[in-house]
Amino acid sequence: MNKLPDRIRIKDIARLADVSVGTVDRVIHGRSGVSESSKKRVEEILKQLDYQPNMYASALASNKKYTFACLLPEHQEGEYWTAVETGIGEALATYSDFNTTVKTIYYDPYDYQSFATTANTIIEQHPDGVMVAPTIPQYTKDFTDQLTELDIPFIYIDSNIKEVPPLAFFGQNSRQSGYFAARMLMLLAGNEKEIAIFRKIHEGIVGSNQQENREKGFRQYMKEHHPSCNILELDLHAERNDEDNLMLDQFFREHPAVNSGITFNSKVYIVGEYLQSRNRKGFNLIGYDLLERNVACLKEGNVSFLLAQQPELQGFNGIKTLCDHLIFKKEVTCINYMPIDLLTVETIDYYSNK
Amino acid sequence: MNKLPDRIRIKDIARLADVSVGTVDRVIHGRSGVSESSKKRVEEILKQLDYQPNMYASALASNKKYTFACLLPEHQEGEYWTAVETGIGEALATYSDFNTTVKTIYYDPYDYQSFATTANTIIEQHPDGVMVAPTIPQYTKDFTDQLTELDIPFIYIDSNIKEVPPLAFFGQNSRQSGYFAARMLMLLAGNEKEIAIFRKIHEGIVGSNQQENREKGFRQYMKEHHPSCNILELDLHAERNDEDNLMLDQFFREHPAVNSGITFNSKVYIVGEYLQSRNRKGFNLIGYDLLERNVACLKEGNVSFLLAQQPELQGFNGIKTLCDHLIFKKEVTCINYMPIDLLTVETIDYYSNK
DNA sequence: ATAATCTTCGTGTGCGGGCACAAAGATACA
DNA sequence: TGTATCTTTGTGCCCGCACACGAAGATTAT
Repeated sequence: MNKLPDRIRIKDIARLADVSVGTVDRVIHGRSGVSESSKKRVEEILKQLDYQPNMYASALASNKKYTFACLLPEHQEGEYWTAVETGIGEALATYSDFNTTVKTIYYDPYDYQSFATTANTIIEQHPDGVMVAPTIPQYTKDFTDQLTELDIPFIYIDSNIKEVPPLAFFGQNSRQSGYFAARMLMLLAGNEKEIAIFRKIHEGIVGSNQQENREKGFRQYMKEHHPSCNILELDLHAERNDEDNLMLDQFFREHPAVNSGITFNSKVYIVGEYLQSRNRKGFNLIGYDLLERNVACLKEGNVSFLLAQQPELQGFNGIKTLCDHLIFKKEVTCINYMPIDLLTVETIDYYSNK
Repeated sequence: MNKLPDRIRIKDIARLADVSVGTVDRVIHGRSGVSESSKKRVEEILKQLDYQPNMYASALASNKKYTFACLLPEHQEGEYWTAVETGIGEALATYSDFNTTVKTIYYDPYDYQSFATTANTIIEQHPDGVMVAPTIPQYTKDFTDQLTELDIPFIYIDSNIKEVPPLAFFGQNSRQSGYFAARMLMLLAGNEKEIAIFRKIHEGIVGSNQQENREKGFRQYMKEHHPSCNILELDLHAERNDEDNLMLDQFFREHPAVNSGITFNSKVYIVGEYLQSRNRKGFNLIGYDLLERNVACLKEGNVSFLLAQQPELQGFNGIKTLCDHLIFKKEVTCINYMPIDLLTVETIDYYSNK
């Protein structure tokens, strides 16, 4: 009796089924040209021994190339999307031995034409998989319909879209995250009767349904738990610093009692740096995402909490999921909510995580 | 002119350096038998093209086997360490194509002899790498000294030990996590003048320096920010339910004003379930780790916050680091603090993360 | 000059699996 | 009965790399 090795190989299956490795290979890949009897015998042994192919050997032998396309909003260095790109880069490094390449293209999040044009560029390239950040849901359907037509799997990150189901989605439950943000803000605010919402507006467009959903969740919590609390609003531009600061000056002049506020985007540093510049201490401020400037505000004490959503992991997992699906033929889960992480000055230094 | 492929192979290097693949191989692995001139030429091209070997092909060809040993405290199903084991299992699945196997052995965390005996078993097996949870630092030095002697790399998870530096450490900064816990508890407690610490004691031994360090950090925060707040203590047994409940009854009879409390271990469900059974609402309770019973308490509202430390990731990364070091010859970072995660009833459902 | 030894280098084989091709057996048709 | 066609199966090469073996050249000893 000769024992089986730790790891079952095709060769072992072949020997046990009394066929050649070629036949086992055909059964595994569901190719034709195998008699019913052989097929049955091989399948039985495969199942019985729970054969798991060596993915690395498999990728090596097949020698296929995979190209993925990413469609992200244009952005400056250091903004939120940079973190997503970091994750994409890590995935690229992790999976480059499998002959994968990633091309990232950018669209103007405030311009429909731009989205359509870049989406078309991707379609023309016929990638094997696509990852897209559909910040404006209405824009996306045309694109994903075409991808479905062409049988190209696609991933959503950041925002999910109900109509066209993707291979997978990675992002936060924005509504719930806003709901949670409200609880945490009110924990700081106690029984203050006025709080502020700072928005970011670009040419009259909000530019992201994330923001809108977070605000919805926030307002729901307030309605349920603090119905008498007055919610003030201020729309900032996030472009010229001095302009925003003047608006903030005016806002605080008009509302001297307000002592707590929140932004539903990653621009909380605008308010945080304003507070710093006006030397106003003790304001309870919450915002999203770990931009360097936000983190600086957190450490200076001008921001109380930052909510994070692991953008690096979103980017990484998006590419990973395409690999799992296309290369490793694994089952993938469709809806993947990212954790809603709360960071404070006490915990921020330990959150270089991955 | 023939172009280079996307991914540089040994063959490409050989062609450019006008030598055979054997020579390139010798240079890469630092083996002898290469003339100075050839070596120099090859090294130059390697550096210039930033050659990265295909790790999968490499592992496939070398055909080495690796065995890792894990030393964990004995525990019941569903306790904290089960999550670490889950992570180890995931790592095992991820790296099994590299001919890796993991053996886990358990010691009694309250018995020195048990630790020494199981540690010896591991030494005798001569594993290629070791991962150990040194819950009682004093016990560990002998073991790690031997490992160092035998040139076997080892990982600490959960607790770090200063004296014998490991290949890597994965765990939380316990002190800081206690410090943070104090801030969050006092955010809930407002200006209450009494709070409670619930400890777990087994035969007079605390059994984990994690707990002690968390308490130190907690007390530091209290000293700095709430010096007048009275900190009460109660030692529970975590063995017979009724006994603990009676002690809690007595405690709350003696201290009717106390309305906030914390445990520095994963047994917060003892207090949470007690509160539930006595139908006492509104008590501010904080604890550690996402045991099922703890999560149930969080959802019922008997626990306000749970602090988490991603035990699955600790287990996973421990094994991953051994692979990175031994198989992939990558540089690894020694100190890896896990994030200090705060979970509430609003966020717990989105924290099935990884 | 020839043999012995050492240095330096190229080639071949195998790791596990994918895939092309050819061989062998089975069936149909002339 | 021989030949063409189809079905079923086995073999061999390749992927990128590690490593053993042996060949060729250089050096030393006799």
